[in-house]
Order: sequence, then C-alpha cells, then structure tokens
Amino acid sequence: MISSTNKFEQLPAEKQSRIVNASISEFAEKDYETASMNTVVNQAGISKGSLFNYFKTKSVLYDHIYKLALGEVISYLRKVRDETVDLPFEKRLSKIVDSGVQFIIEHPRLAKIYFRLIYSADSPNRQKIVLELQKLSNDYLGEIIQDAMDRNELDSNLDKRQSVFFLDAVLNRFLKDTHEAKSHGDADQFNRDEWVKGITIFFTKGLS
Amino acid sequence: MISSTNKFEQLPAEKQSRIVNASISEFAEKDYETASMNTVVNQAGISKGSLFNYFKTKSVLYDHIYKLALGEVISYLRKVRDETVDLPFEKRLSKIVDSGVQFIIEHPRLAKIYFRLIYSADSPNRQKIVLELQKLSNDYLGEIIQDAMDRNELDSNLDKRQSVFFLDAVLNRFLKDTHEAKSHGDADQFNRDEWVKGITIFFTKGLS
DNA sequence: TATTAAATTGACCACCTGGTCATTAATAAA
DNA sequence: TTTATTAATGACCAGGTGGTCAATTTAATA
Repeated sequence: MISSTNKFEQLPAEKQSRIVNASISEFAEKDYETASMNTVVNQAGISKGSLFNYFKTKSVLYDHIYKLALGEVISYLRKVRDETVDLPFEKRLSKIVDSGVQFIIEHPRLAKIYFRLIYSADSPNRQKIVLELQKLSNDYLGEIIQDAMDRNELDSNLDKRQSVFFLDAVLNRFLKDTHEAKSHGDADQFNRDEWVKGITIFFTKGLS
Repeated sequence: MISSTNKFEQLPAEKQSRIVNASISEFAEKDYETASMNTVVNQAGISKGSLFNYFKTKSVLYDHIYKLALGEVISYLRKVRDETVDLPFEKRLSKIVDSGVQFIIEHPRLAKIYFRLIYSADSPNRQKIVLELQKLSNDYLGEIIQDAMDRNELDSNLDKRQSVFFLDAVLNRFLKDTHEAKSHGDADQFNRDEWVKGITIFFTKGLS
C-alpha cells in the first residue's frame, strides 16, 4: 500500500518546503473551509494540477499539515518534560509555561493552527483529533502530577482526572490568551514571572 | 438616524421568529464564513430579496443574532448572580455551574453560537466582541470574588485579576467540554455534583 | 372600485470554490 | 537522436456564494 503523500515526499526538498510553507500560512490564516487551494498554489508557485497530484484532496493536505504542527508541539512538550524530570512541581510548571510561550514566539503560525484545531469546530476528523489530543494531554500532565504526588508535593488523595483537567484548562487558556495578545500586537498583558508564580501558588494553595 | 434592523422589527412577530429561528440554526451549525444566506431564506420560507431588505448584509444579520445569543447568556448569568448574593462562595460557584449547564441544555443552539464566538476566529468584529466579553466576565466574576473576599471566604490579599482569570478559565472549559459532550451525544463524562465539589475544593484549597 | 404606495419575489450577476484532465514539457531509455 | 515515460500545467467544470433589482403581488388610500 502506497502512502498518499508518497509523490510529495519524493519531491526535491526545496519544492516541498515551498508547498508546506504556503499551506501553513493559509491554514494558519483561515479556517479549514475558508482556506483556499488556489491561494496555496499561487503562494507556492506551482500549478493547481500538481498540488492535487501530490495531495489528492484538500483534506489530505490539511491532514499532512496539522500532523506536522502537532508533531512540533509534541516534541516541544516531550523535551521540556524530559529536561525537568528532577525539578520540583513548581519549577516544572514554570518551565512548561515558559516553553509554551517560547513555542508561540518561535512558531506563531503552527501555534495558530494548533489553537484553531482545539478551539474551532470545522476541521475534518475534528472529533477524532480532539480525542487524541485529550489523551495526549492526559498522559502528559497526568505523568507530571503523578510525579509530584509521588514526591508528596501534591496531595496523594487527589482525583487525578480532575487535577489534570484543571491544569490543562488553565495552561491552555493562558497560552491561548498570550498567543492572541501577541498576534494582535497588544502590549504584553502578562508579566510572565508574575503569572507563573500566580499559577503555581494557585495550584498548590488555591485561593483561600 | 434609522436603525438598520428597523424594517425587520416592524415585521409581524411570527415572521420575525421564523427568520431568527432559521438564522440561529444556521449560525449554530456553521461558522460565519460558511453559513449560507440561501439556507436561511429557505428555512425561514421567505425570499432572498426580503432577507437582504431586512438585513442589509450577512454581517448585519450575524450581528443581530449574536447579540441576541449573548443577551440570553448575560441575563442568565445576572439571574443566578442576583439569586445567590447571600450564599457562601462555595454554594455560589456550584449554582453558577449548575445554571451554565442548564443553559446549555435549554438553549443548545445559542450555546453553540456563544462558544463559537469565544473560541473560533472568524466572526466579524471578533476582536471587539471578545474584549467586551472579557470585560463582562471580569466584572461578573470579579464581583463574586470580591464578595467572597469581603466575607473572608477567600484570601483578601489575592490578585483579583489572576483569580478571575483562573475562575474564568476553569468554568468556561468545563462548560465547553460539557457542551461538546452533549452535542456529540456522548455519555455524560461529568458527574456534575462530583465535579462541582471538585471545582470548589480546588479553588479554595488548591491541589496540595 | 381605481389608483397609488409599499412589500415581496426570484432570476440574475460576478466571483470564488475544490477538483479534473487533455495537452505540453521535461526526463529517461533505446 | 529518437522514442517512451513521467511530471507539470492551466483552461475548464459544476456548484456554491453574497448581493441586486426589475417585475409582481399585496395593502392602503381616494
């Protein structure tokens, strides 16, 4: 069985990157339905027929691009997780937020695709993807919370599912707002140190 | 100066509601760009010319509908806020979550429009609307947190801005997930009592 | 009832979409 | 160099879009 991106992968690297680049820009700027294959081919400097030869349909191209974006996000997360195994929960949280912000700065278009994917509604296979992402986040944050519980930094009687949910909700929202502020060119509404401190205190002590 | 919905408001109530109803359905099902005026006129049983006579453009119609949806959300929130002024923070939080879930059940299409508005990207004037919503949420949750601080239920040294942010993030995410689960017909992933309890404990005590 | 005014209609417009495929250009084999 | 194979092209297609407006129906006035 031959992969549908086979033809694409056999292309010269430079041409591949032109196409990927144009596609990322388009899917970052517009949501799936509104993104235009015409815009992609014009931006990439290839003919329409070629693009549809490399990727059978728009949905297949989107699949390629979002997997790429997601892969980058995941490897970023893995990296920071592994680099911080020995740190206490508080420091760890801080590093995770930091690296999230860093990712947004370094890969603004991929971040846009990522947030569009989780928060918007009309990408193909959206439900399946969101379930995958939930599992991923569950595993990732679950591990970090478990580590903290093992070290008695967090209450070992915690409902892990709920804890992961809270962590995920706050972190994602923080990063999303940061991302939107940055992409609107707003003055930085978040003093990062202050917020990271606030988040860790909130998670360990609550609001009382 | 004559309002652009003037003609619409002078229509017989029954016709108005047919149009509003069709529009709500369409804007709930598809995002702004993909929503079709043709679908609206067919569903409402009126001619295209008429619709464009009542609402000059698609964007003006959308404006009318989202304001309607938002108005319903706001009045719901106001109601529960005023009905719970005398309750302790914990009970209050619980009632707010309850009424949020109730709103989703009673007005699933309006909820869809609301969530699309905050989480999706391409509605007209999105940035302005989101800012308005942020202010609204800030005022609303800020008041509730302030009340709790005044009663010594929450630490009076809290950073209010951060506290509101955390509350907003968790509540919104909880309601969004609930809404999505319901609209996908999934088995209820949230035992509401259990979660409400978890949320209030989390907010008062943190995870330690 | 005849006449005027206002509301309603839907065919029509220019434009854009994802996708196709006969034709052309470039490359490899003979 | 000639032939066979593969890759690239863009005019073209059917179907959709938001929006318009001359023509028709309905309602109000005389």
